[in-house]
Amino acid sequence: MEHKCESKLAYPPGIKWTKQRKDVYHVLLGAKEPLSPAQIYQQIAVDGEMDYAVSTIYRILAAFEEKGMVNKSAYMSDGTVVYEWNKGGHKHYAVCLGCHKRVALPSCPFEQLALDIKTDDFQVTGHKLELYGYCRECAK
Amino acid sequence: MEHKCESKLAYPPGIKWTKQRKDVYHVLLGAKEPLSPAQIYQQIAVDGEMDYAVSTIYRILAAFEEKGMVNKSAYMSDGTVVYEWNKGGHKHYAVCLGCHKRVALPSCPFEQLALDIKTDDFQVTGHKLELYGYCRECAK
DNA sequence: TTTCTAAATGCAAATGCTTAGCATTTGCAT
DNA sequence: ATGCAAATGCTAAGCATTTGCATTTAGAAA
Repeated sequence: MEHKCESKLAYPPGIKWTKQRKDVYHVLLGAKEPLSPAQIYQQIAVDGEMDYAVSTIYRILAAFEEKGMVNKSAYMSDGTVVYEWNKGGHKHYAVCLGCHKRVALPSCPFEQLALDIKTDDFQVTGHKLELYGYCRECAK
Repeated sequence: MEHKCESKLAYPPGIKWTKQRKDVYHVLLGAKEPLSPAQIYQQIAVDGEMDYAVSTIYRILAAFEEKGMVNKSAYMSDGTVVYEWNKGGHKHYAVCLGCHKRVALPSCPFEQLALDIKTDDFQVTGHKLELYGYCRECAK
């Protein structure tokens, strides 16, 4: 997977860049939506040589999260835990209750909205939002 | 727990009202925030005689959910599955990154906002929102 | 480059949460 | 009060996730 650009890519500093960490990194970078540990594991297995311990994936994700490199979250609809590479901005998803497909929203509703919650009691630093309903096909 | 008002309380119809279902019902009614199966289990254990199988709690919650009596969801921050008695409206919570305390928001930001996402491709029937940041104490 | 050490990994067992099977009990309509 | 479908208790099974420990390895220092 990373074979083609191995030598050119500059990895984020601060941690040891092992073969397995590079793979997880690339899978997350190339992902179009947040992935679960199992999905990442599968992806790596498909892409090439499989010599990974599942626990390693979990430990790598935990390490990435602690460094702030990835965002961890869970889909509220089913509780699935997923990770997404932190590219600065953030995304929201609409989850179809019929086929469970996930569609990324083009923009965050809060960007053009002065989120004036009572900031006396609570200092807001971020938010997570998930819409649910039915996609075109499932709406029938 | 329900001893004081047992005879006066009218339970929602449609299902068998066993002793354990009444207990779960009352715990959920009295809860100020969504509870996990484990929390409900503990609550009942504390409140009185403990003669419940954990699996029963899960089955009761599944039954309640199927009847639309409770709302099931998972906290996006950690994936904890929780249930809340369906009182019609819905709530959102702010989660403190310091002490993990959850504070209910006074209102839903979307209520005064025409949520005009591209409804061509996706028919929105609901949403989940979670804010996170720091509560007064943890903001220090 | 070679050496060295803390950190990362593999492996397997352990843990925690949730579900499933089956015999027994119980709400509730008759 | 009686009977049956539904609910429960108990136990074991199924998962995803975590942990302990011996071994390997990235990356700094020599």
